[in-house]
Amino acid sequence: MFIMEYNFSAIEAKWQDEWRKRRTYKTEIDTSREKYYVLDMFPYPSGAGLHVGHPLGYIASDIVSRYKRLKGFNVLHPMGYDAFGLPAEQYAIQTGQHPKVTTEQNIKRYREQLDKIGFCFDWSREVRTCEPEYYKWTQWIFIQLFHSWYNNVSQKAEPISQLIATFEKEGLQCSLPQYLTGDIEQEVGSFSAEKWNSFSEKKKSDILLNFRLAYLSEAWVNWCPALGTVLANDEVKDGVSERGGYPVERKQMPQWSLRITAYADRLLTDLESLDWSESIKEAQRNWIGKSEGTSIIFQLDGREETIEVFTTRPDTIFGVSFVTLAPEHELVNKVTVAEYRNSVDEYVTMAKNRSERERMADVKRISGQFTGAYVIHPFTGAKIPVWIGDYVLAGYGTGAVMAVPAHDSRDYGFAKYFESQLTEQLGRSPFLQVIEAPADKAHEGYETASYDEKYGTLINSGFLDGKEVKAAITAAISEIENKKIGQGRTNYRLRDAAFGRQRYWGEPIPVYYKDGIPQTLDASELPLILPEIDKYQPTESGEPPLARAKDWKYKGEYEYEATTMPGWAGSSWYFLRYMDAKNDKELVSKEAVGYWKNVDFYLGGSEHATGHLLYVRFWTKFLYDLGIIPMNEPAQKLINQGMIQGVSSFVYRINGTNKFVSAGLKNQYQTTALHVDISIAPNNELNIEQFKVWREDFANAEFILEDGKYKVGNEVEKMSKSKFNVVTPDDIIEEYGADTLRLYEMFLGPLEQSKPWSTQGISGVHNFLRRLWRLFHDKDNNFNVSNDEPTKAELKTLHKTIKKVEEDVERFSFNTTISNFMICVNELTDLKCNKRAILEPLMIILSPYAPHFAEELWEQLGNSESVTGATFPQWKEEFLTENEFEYPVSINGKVKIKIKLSLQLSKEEIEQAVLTSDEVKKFMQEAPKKLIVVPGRIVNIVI
RNA sequence: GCGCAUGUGGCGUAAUUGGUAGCCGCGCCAGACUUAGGAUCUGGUGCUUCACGGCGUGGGGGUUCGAGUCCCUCCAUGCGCACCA
Repeated sequence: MFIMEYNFSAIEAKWQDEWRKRRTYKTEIDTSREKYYVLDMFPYPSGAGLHVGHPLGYIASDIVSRYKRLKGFNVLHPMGYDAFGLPAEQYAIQTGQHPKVTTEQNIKRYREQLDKIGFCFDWSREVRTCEPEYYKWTQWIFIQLFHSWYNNVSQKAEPISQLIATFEKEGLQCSLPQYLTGDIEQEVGSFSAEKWNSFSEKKKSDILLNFRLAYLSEAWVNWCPALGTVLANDEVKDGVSERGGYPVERKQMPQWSLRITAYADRLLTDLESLDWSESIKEAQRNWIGKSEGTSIIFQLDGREETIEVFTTRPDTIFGVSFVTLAPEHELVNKVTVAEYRNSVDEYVTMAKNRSERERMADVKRISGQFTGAYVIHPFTGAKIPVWIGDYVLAGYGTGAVMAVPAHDSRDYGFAKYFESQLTEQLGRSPFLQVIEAPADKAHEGYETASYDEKYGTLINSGFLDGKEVKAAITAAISEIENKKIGQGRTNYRLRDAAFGRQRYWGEPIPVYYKDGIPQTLDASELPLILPEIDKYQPTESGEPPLARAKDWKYKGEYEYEATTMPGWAGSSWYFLRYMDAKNDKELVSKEAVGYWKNVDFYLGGSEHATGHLLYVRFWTKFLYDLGIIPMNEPAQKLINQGMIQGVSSFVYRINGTNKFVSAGLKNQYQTTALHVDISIAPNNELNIEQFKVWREDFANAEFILEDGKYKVGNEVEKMSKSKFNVVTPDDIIEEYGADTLRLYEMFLGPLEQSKPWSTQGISGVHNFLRRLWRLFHDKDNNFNVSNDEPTKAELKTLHKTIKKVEEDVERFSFNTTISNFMICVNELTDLKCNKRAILEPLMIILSPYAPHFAEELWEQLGNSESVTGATFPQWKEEFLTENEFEYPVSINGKVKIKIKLSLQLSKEEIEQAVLTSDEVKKFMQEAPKKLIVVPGRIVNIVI
């Protein structure tokens, strides 16, 4: 009769229940122990639930948490939900169901799935961003941002009241560096203290918005009149809305933003100290995009106005052949001469209506328009034409460039396209060479390409002639500064983050308007509750959904801000809230944050490299500046787990028919590949009966088979419902149990590597647990563990395993840990070991990986307290030391012979023993040229 | 185009500091027990050769007594960014 030896479903249900009852994973501050904070990236509870890819990271972090606990650390390992967001709202628009309801359902499903895997989360600290108790503090942070500005001298955020006090006493002098916050002061302009004091409240507010870290300004957006809403760049395709195909135009409208650019330099330099993967750091560096250069002012010929450009190559100033303005540049209108007015207007309209995305997708198409205006070259006095081109970005630098076609490939392309016009305007070729390339960097010539490299000697360049590029850059900047026609400066690619969304399902921005001036709520008035509305869509007049809220006014009088915060608001500080999740006085108490500090081990997907991970660093630094928290980075150690992809199955329909051809024969027909649910194609063989009932239109399908079977095709893709390739953890747990799932996901390979899901091999892992179970039990599954003294061999196996497992988990190499456990069990099985002295410590070190399994056997061993409270055993050198070693002896690097020798022998003794060995003598006619001996490793004879 | 990462058996992978390439698992082959089972156990399994041997870590080159590991170069795949002046 079949005996259920290892009954995983009973064991797992039992222990999940026990852990809940005993509150095994509840965590409190304990200053007598060192803390360790393990955090998973905030999950968004989607309607699709968890698939096998999601738990990969959670399992790894759970192992680390449990391991650190056994090592005596006080471990914080919380979980919660990033619960505001678009999918729930889209669903609400379609069904009219409140997003809160669907969100709650999704969370419930997530929680059930998570619980089944046996994680050690402290659920008493759960947070949900959509709950007022949580978003109260998100709003509170926004208010702090609003009332702060970034002081570039102290390099930190400071209360705006200090800036106001300074304005009242001294006004604003643009040249004074203490007011420099990016380029803000340039736009604001200088004013005296008297002037400031005479300004209207509105004017003062407008000026201060230029300094606040949360501010309202006019920003360029994709506006879709037909849908009455702003669209994100990824919602626009080919200049029309993705949904509905309505035209989209670029429009300037008021928009809340966060001044993350103020922190650009700190976000960049502080990356150095973080233990994050190089690729994530590099992605952040690129995203921040620091570039050092200089501004140069060009005087318009015969006009008052000047054009300021930004360049990183002031050394090429003598090669300037034209100046290009972005179509949105504010000077376009002013500089255009009457003759060109129509063409310029036409061009600007065309360029503005192209979305950013369209522009990016279409970089090869060159377009531009001459304005009719000229500027004077600051050094040669030559007349240089002014053009408009959409290859120049309005939002970067000054929105204007000095074009050097010979040494910049973008300018080159533009000049090549407009070569004849430019030649006429300049009275010379636009490709004026000013750098001579060194011999090893030789350049094919200006017929085909520009020479962009920063190496070579300056020519045709007046005072720069003969200088090397690097020296020329320095010399050019100082001369430009001398002549007061520009200034060295640093630019960042990073833009301020748009913070307002024309959406319902997000945190209300705690702002109301009084006489057109934005005011924040008082902290005591928080939270500003998200009001109920009748429809989750914009109003007829195009206002955001919140404008539908009835009687929703501050003090019944003033309009609230109608946009809500973006998805990333709540996730930018959640790691702090877990430390003190129920605190209704502060976002986190000083005591809690002082103890838990920042995350020691942060795990999540690399898709958050430049979004979440930049914002959470930004908010952390801001809260640090305010003295609210004692650390200025959120997470010291970050690991990005790889993605688990799905393996999709395809059937091939012959075009124009309802006939399907097996994968091996599909090339003989014109076919269309269709996804088919992987559950009805086990082992790549289609179950035709199930297929016919799967979808109505397949009911009468016909099939062309190969070898009597219908074979489906495969492709590795993202795991997703729409691709019918989803495998859920529930399926695996049902068949093998959670402990097998945990071990298997870790066994698949290095955590950081992406891999397609395959259950090939899961039986090996499951079998390992069963073999281990059998060490504890006799043939009839009766518990049978002896108290005999362990042998040397048994102790060696145990201690070797403890050592390896500890080393591997410390470097987050979980796959090798599992194979070490397997080796251990193989050896103990060979030794027929059923001794407590071996098996008991083994359960402790296994418990992070297979917690239910270890807990059950731990109990059977007679322990009444949970294994989670045990102490990780210390391996002892004495059990590991070997007396002998079988030396591989190589002749000229190839291993030929093996000689067993004592490890006590000295180098000379080994040498002697090898040379006198008969086996070695067989290979040698004469004395060796050289003999290399590495004690305990290898012997190499060179003949 | 730029940046980052990765290339090892039929497959997933392993190899602290340069020191026996292929641990562990899957799959496959053979056998045992049994009497149909997708169970368990034992042995084998990089390629090639009857064998001795030879060849093998994406390709080519180099450093070294010795290279999967270090250096140069090329190729492939994946991811990210992309007119950022």
